[in-house]
Amino acid sequence: MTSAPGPTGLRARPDDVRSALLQAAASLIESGPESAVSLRACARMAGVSHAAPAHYFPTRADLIGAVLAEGFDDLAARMIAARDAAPDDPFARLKAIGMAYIAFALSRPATYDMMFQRCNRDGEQGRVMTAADHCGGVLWRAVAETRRPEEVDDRTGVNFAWMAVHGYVSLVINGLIDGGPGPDAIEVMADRLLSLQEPAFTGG
Amino acid sequence: MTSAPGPTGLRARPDDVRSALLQAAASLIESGPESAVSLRACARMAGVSHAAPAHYFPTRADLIGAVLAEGFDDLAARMIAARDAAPDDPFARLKAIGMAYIAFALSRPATYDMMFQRCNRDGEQGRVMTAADHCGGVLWRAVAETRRPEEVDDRTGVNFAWMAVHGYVSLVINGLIDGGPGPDAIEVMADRLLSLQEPAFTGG
DNA sequence: TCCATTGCTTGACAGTGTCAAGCTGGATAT
DNA sequence: ATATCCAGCTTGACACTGTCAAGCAATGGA
Repeated sequence: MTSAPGPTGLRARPDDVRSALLQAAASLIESGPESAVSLRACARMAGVSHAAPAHYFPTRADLIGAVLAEGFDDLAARMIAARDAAPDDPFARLKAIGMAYIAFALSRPATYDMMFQRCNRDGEQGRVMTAADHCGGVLWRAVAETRRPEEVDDRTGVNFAWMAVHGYVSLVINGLIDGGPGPDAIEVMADRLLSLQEPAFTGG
Repeated sequence: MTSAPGPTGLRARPDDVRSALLQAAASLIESGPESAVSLRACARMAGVSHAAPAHYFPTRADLIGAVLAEGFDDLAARMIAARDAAPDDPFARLKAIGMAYIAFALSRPATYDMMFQRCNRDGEQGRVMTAADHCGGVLWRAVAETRRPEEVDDRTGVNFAWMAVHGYVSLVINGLIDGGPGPDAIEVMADRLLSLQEPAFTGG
């Protein structure tokens, strides 16, 4: 009778259309103004009718939210990979996470910008925030393992570290600051800025 | 004959409509999703027809750009006032500027968010970037007056200071981090985070 | 074989930015 | 004083958007 189709529902079959829509949205986000990321443009790019997206994403915010949630998942994966590849030193691991964070943001600047805006986090019933919290958790654990001055508790440490990487890439992406002359200036500057934070994450 | 009306043009007379549109846009930005900030909604709020805004702002980006440019002007004014009211110590002045910066962002969070997005900086033929550069200049001068460790040149110092205040308020505004429990937690945390930067802006 | 459901289509609606006209009243020129 | 002009606003239209409603088509189970 009712024989509920199960909560897995939409993801039961290959769902080429769904991933095509996600890919189209991700591509449009990086290749033009945000206003160009329309459900209809994604549908055209995926080769389906203008109302097809509604079967996978009830609203525009849901489609964009799905892309941003994947972005957070990707970001968390990169942070974890960098942490595990770093030397076995608390601050070295924290810094590696920060550099991976910055590299991700520079590789997908428009996506990164949208990920960190509350207005883009309505859709997907909280999945975006869950993925974002996962990133925060990776950072939190890395900070917790550092030896810090007494006045720097866990929360302060996390805020200090996160505001640095986010503030830097955000300002760079949006053209407010730069790393100076030279091809690798942005990365070199990032390395220097994170090193300046070292006193807050070491015993002395 | 030709008797050009002069480049002052639009601002010659009181121009109630123009300022009404600006006020409507500023209000809509803070009171709802960005998509609700439409030229037609501003026109309705200002009591004019849907095409009236075009006489003052050729495109939607120009109207929003005008609001954001005013935001940068306001921000610069607050930074300067805080600097001049601070004790006569280089780092104390820099920190006062930072706290004023954070207070501005928290007072107009949605406007602040839009100010720092490249996509909102197309209109007003560069006036937004000019106003933003003015803010950067205030910060730059304050940083230049500090005595720093040798490896912290002016650019690095500006980036270090700006990424902190921008990163912190941006993450707070968008709900990624918080200051902990308590009513003034956000300000208290801000004070603590800026204090952690002190070693980079003092001789030792 | 029949039926139900899933996946998609077509069609419609209100809302949007922007362009093209037309109207209007106050200043200017003669 | 009268004619003219034009800035400032209006109405109207167009293509585009998100979203809803209805309908078709094929795949699965009974």
